[in-house]
Amino acid sequence: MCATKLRRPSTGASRTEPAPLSQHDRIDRAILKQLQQDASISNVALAAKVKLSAPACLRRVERLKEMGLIRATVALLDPKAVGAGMLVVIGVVLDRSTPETFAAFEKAAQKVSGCMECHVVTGEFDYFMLVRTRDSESFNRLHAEQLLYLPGVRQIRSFMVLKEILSTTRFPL
Amino acid sequence: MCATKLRRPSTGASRTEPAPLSQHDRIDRAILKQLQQDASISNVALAAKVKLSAPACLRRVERLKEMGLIRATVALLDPKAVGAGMLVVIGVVLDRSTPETFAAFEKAAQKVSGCMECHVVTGEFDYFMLVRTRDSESFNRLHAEQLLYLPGVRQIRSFMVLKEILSTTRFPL
DNA sequence: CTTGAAATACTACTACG
DNA sequence: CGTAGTAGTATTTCAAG
Repeated sequence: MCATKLRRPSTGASRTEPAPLSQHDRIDRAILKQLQQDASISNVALAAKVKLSAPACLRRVERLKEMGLIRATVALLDPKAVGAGMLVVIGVVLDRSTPETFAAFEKAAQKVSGCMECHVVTGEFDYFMLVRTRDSESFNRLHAEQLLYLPGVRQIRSFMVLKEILSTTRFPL
Repeated sequence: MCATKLRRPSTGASRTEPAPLSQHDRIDRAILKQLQQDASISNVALAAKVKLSAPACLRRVERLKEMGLIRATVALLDPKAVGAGMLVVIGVVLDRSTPETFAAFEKAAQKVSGCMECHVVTGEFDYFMLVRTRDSESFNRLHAEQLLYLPGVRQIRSFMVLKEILSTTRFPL
């Protein structure tokens, strides 16, 4: 249960960073590729896919977790089914660009219900947020009750998503 | 292995849609909440958490999958560790607003390497894309080699993400 | 340092009450 | 929905490359 083994990287690894990436074998990449697509697969089936024995495969998966390469394995739900069928992209401009202003906004933004993403960006906006709500009515409520009360906001522009063309959690490997 | 049971909804369900949502019990919500956070939990542990016997819990989970409420369970990887540490929000304006123009763009956009999200939006942009790359250099390459060749594009504005404040796959339940 | 084979412990899954 | 039983899996131990 302890994490006292971390020999693998072979290339010297930084301390706090998850992993320098470097050259993961073809097998590790195959494992990640599979788990990114479907992590409900049993270990024996995964082992067969990557042509490895079950214990060896399990060890690699656990090492990938310890190394922080696999952050979590989660269930992805259907947005409509859980009352979050509407997606809105929100561009935010702050009043002033001081550390306090940014900190206050970020703290508050994380509490906005349905906020999936929030990022500091370059360009004409200070932040982009992605927020999920049930429908336009509930977004209006969110807009009036929460977004307009975010601290230090000069302008907030909402881009309602009409159609989701692509939405994935899989990185190219 | 067959999906011939779907009595639960009690409210008449539509055919093609995943689920009308309706009133899922406190237990189903607890299950979803947990699996959204960590789906690597064993069924017995999950059953204990929601105060149910293991078989009953498993039946619920499988029903939630059959109903399409749980779309998939996947591993979330560390972006930096897999060479996708940079995130860029991209606003796209098309030349003309014809069905063919939109279709061509959408088809091409899905093939952009590292494209995580692509959505049709209202407002001054036609699309918002979220693209992941290794660093600013590789983004420049992507920009020159792929983005500028997307069909029917009048303007494309890139907002580089300086800091990711929040990024989650969990919907509020 | 990693792998594979065998043994154990635990879990998923089925049938039934 | 719960209990009990079976089948299969995860996980450890250990020997070998």
